[in-house]
Amino acid sequence: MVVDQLSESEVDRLFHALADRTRRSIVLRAISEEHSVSALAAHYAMSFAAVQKHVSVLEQASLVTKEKRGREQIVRANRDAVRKARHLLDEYELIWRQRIDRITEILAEDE
Amino acid sequence: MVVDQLSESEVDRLFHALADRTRRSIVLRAISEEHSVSALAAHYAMSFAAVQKHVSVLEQASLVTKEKRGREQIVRANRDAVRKARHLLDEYELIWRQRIDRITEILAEDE
DNA sequence: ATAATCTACAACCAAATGGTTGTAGATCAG
DNA sequence: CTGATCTACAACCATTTGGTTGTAGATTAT
Repeated sequence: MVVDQLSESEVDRLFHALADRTRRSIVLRAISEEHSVSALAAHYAMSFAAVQKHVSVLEQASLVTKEKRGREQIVRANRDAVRKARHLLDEYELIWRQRIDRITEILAEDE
Repeated sequence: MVVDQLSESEVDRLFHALADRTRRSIVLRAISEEHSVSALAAHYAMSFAAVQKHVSVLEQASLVTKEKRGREQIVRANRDAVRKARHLLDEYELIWRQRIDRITEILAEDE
């Protein structure tokens, strides 16, 4: 599985984008359905510009895409980015299993 | 599955901790085997104090635990925290599937 | 044509982040 | 005992972050 191939900086951006509750909330909304930026902004107790910045952070992390439609900018979540983040965490689990295997092996040799 | 139950702040800390390549690297090392803080620090081109801070961030995110052994502080990765992070991302996938299902349903009604 | 809506973007600000150096307390080795 | 090692923690600094307000350009509705 030659998936991923994310640079360290991209991973930085990806997790950093997810490390804010407003942004996670935006991603969830964008997963469920399309929204314009101002439609999203309506849900939060902060300025439109602040939400705009959050969307921009998500966009640079590839978690979201924007597409102009008339005067609106439609925000869509990018399923692949979330998958990649998940896959990264899967690798951690893998390392763990390798460690367990290694230890098990050593214990077996002691028999 | 009544897993998770992480507060938003805990999720913030978790992803924020993962959003730094040095910290991710530390976690990977700690998964593979136990290290003292200074043993970890030896691998990075930054001061001991800087690494100490990174470990502290990881600790507050529950990604790592420290245990005093003599004059050393042994760092161990916490498998459960990584699992929780993964599980969070799984939920995003779930929302996506729900959306697909919803759309499929609507399309079926149109038949 | 005018007004309302949606967006972009700059300038600003306080707080957090990621690094540094320096000092001091425990613990271990010779 | 003395010196080396490991850690804790404070103080400091530059940059980034997450928010604000304000201005201006497009697009849409009346």
